[in-house]
Amino acid sequence: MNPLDAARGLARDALGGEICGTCGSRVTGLCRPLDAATLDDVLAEAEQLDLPARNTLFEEGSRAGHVFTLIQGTAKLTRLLPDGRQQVLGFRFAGDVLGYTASDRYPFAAELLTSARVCRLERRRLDGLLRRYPALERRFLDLCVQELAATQEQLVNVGRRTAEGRVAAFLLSLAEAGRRRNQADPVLAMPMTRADIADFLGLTLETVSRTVTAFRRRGWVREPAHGRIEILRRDQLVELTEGAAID
Amino acid sequence: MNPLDAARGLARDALGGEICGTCGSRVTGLCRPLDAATLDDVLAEAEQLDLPARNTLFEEGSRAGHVFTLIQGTAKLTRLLPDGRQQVLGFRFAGDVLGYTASDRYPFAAELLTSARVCRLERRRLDGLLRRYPALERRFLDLCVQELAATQEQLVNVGRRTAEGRVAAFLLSLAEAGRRRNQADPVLAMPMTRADIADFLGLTLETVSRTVTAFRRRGWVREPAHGRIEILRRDQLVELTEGAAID
DNA sequence: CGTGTTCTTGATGATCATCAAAGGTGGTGG
DNA sequence: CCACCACCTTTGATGATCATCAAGAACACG
Repeated sequence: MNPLDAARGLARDALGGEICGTCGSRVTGLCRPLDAATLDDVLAEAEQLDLPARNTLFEEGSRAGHVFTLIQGTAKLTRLLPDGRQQVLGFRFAGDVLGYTASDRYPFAAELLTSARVCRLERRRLDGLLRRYPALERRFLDLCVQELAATQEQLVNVGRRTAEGRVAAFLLSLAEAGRRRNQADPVLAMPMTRADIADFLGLTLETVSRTVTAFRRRGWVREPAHGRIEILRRDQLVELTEGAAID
Repeated sequence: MNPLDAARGLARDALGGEICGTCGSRVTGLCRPLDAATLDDVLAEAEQLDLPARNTLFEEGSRAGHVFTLIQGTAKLTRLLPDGRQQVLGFRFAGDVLGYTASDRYPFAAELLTSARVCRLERRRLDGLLRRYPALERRFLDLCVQELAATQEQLVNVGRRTAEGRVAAFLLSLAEAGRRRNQADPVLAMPMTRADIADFLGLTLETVSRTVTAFRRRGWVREPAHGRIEILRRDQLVELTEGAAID
């Protein structure tokens, strides 16, 4: 393999997430449906960064100068409330795209929960690429529609379920996110704190703590280490999300 | 004015919402940023319908065959829950676009709350238009980003606010929606039932009823007729949305 | 005018927030 | 290597908020 191809391969991984080992197709990220020529063009404009945990990719309300793709690590998206607390809008994992906005300001902040590797693309350059490659715009539209669906799902979760139902749904979505990343390991990474989860689910951190403790006592989950959890009784969690509801 | 121009004018209103009387620019709808030639091409593909209240524009999970623009009237977007109840994802008003999806199925249902006039465009034809006019795709992306922001706002509302805060935020958003449609009238149309509002806010209809009654008793709102409401003390409602929070 | 739907109001209780304090964990620096 | 510190987590006690159950009132419609 010549050096240029090697560099391209690396850069492709950077922007587009990992390549599926068996099928060779891109499974996540920004450029999944692009052909190779377009891809190289896009990648030439991007840069790669390694960042420590708690670093913030962008602040709410700051100028939207970059679009990011998470290559490794986990991030949370948050909005500040007038009283200083925060609402967590969602969590993002390897392969997810962050920070694309129609407006020129980020409507929420993105903070890393773990150390991470990200691919960063200047918004100005992206706009040029969008003009040249309409398929890329279609890709953003798809991503946006997907995010919209996820947010609506979360609205149902927060609006209509009990505390146990919400936590159950959250754990199941963690597992689902792992599956999309081809994680075979049944024990999931859960780098977010109880407070993060609480701010995501519209609960207090005490209620979250009590709830996962209850799940553990019932033998539904297991926590082999800090920041790691394994679902043992998926059926029971699913039942909670289907049955237990407010009204 | 020749008949063709008259028809075009009507059709433009149909798909694009009303033209702003003073500035002449399109203020809502699908085609706001399109030039006239593109617009005529799009409109040639669309048709217009008058529908009674309680009619459903599309069902959750059915084939996504059409995209709609509301010309007159109000609709609610809903998702069914496993136990038969519903979550209202949002309300839509004149000028709003409904039913655009990346997938081939509608992820939620749209039901009219009032009799309405809608403009309907076949999805198949839309895809052709999208290929011919990339600007149109950009327009959908903007719409999607806007919807995403609104849904996130609602997530904050449902996740972090008390019952009074949620109802206050809802009333303020109603007023805001009216303002965007250039409604000068201070008394707002509120065609949704208490149950609809409750399903939107993650409350019960009794709590909604008690809350707006409380607002009325305090002189913060007025209900001159069924389905009509006027905000008298905007400041008080704003205060509720800023202050009163769970945690 | 009668009937079904929507709205209001009351009484009661469950869920979950709040306040409080103690036990863990990881990281840092002496 | 250990001690200390900051932060996270757990657990308990108490009470406020809001769901639930119930019944009557107002309204819309045919």
